[in-house]
Amino acid sequence: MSISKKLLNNYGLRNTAFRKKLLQLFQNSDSSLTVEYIKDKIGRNNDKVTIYRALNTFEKSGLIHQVPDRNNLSRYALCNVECNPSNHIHHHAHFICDYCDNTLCIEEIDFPKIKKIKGFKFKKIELIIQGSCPKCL
Amino acid sequence: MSISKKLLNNYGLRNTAFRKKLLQLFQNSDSSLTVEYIKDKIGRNNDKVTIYRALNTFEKSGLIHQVPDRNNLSRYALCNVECNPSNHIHHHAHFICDYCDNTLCIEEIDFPKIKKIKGFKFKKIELIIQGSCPKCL
DNA sequence: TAATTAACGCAACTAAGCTGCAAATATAAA
DNA sequence: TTTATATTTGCAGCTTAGTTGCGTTAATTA
Repeated sequence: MSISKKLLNNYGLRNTAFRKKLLQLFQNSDSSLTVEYIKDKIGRNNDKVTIYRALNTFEKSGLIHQVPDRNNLSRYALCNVECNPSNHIHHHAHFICDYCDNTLCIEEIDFPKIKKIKGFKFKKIELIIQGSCPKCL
Repeated sequence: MSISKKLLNNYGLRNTAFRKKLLQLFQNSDSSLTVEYIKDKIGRNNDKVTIYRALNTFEKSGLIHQVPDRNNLSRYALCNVECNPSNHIHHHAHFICDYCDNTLCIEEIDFPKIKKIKGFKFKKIELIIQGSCPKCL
């Protein structure tokens, strides 16, 4: 059984050809993916609706997470193994390159401890850093 | 001379009726504004293009800054007084309420000190917190 | 293998935000 | 104060990300 099939099974997702291809795209990449990139790689004969629906399903089940890019478009990246539908929390920073627009998860940064504020309840904390990446420096 | 006119002058912006109205909207609000809200308040007879252009101009000059909301739409909020076109940096967290979608700047949080990472250059750091606000708790 | 349930693919739609251009308005110069 | 210049505004129409509905196809369950 392939890794991607096992993963899909673990997350209670049906093992379709399309989803396997999509998941492998993520596994073969070290940065987050745009829908444009996915369209290109997966073949233009696949419908964009299918892509959007698969991404949403993956996200809900905790397989991937969404990252905003510089222009507020969506990018997606694989989650750490610990995520699932009810606990879908990322304590890493996201870095967006101003030049190549590449977006990646940075695990090296100590995620800040945020003190509580009276009257608020914090559920999700995102740290987004913009600048230039090693390739564009 | 009104405060808003003075502000526009300070930022080298022409003092039009529309911009004064828009700026006052920001000054009379303690949270960030959506384009929808602005459309409503400013009167439907004002064109959306004018709104978008004014917001972009304000942002470039350092009067306001853009905050992403939960659905990756744009919201805008007044900057601290220190911002200008060449130095447009916000070291405060943005809070987004999951229930009422309201988005506000939280100055109370100590902005995390991010250590440098070799090969990267950091220019802008955003801290976005989601959860529930005092009204919705 | 048949029945059930979920995913796919297509077409058409929605909504945010942008572009080009002509008319109106604000500022600078005379 | 009037005129000339530069900027903004408003309109129409466009682009593009993302969604909805629905009939068909494929994956799982019995």
